[in-house]
Amino acid sequence: MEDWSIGVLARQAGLRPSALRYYESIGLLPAPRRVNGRRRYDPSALQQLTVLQLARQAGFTIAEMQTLFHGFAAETPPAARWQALAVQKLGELDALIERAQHMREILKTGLQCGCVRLEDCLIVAGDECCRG
Amino acid sequence: MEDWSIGVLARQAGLRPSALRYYESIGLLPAPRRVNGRRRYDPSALQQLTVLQLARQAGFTIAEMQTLFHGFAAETPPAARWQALAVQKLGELDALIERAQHMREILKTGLQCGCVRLEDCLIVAGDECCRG
DNA sequence: GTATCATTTCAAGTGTACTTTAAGTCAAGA
DNA sequence: TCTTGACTTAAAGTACACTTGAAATGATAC
Repeated sequence: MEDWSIGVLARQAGLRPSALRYYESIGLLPAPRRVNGRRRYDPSALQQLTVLQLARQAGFTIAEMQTLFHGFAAETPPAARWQALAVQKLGELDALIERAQHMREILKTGLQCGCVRLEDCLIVAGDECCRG
Repeated sequence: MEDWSIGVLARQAGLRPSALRYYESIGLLPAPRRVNGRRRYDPSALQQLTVLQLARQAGFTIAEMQTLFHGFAAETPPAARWQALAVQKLGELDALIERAQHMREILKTGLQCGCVRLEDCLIVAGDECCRG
């Protein structure tokens, strides 16, 4: 037997077993085979979970992941539906990356400044730091 | 009078008035002056709100924004506390940007492939697309 | 003056994404 | 055999970040 229990798979993926059961209950993760009622996962399930994690951590909702990865949403739309969402999400990812980079600059500037409060740096609107 | 009502400021910031009241109630946004009981905001408040929005959309929690922008958390830590959090968040932002870029590549690849389901592209683990 | 709309407070409600609890089953080790 | 620990289901609970509702007040338009 080369397959994993829910506990082992969850640990590999950095999730709790309850999260896997939840994903399965909503159809985001396929139901694995059972042995004596217990779930037994093929190690390839880790792949799927990893992508789900990646999407989730990039701000995708579960509904979006359903559409993207399984090609259907609440109302079983056309097969090309996920592609429209993908295009939309590409734009959102670009915006997210830009905002994250902007925020990164703000934090870096604040750290270099050494303000008592980061707020003090922000008051001057980014032109110069609070210590000039 | 060059200042704004809560409705005007909220619209400028792309938020609902209720969000501004909520931020104020938890101390994330300073209480503005009142005229006949109504909040009157200095236009500079838009600056603060914009930064809050940026942080929020980059995945910061309200508690983190409290610490970063006002220099205190639940248990009034030392003044340098926000800097430790800033360093941590810099790392998280880098991770977020990487994940977002990775996810962007996955979506791009899937769109170029033209799979019926994005899942089909992912099954081959990224080496090549489902149409070879 | 009156109708309408924005605002006020406070409490309760909402949506997302899980986690926890309860009560029970199963397999392995001492 | 007994105990321990991981697993099962279903339902209820949780955390975050607001939103909504109710009842009242203020300001504006006609």
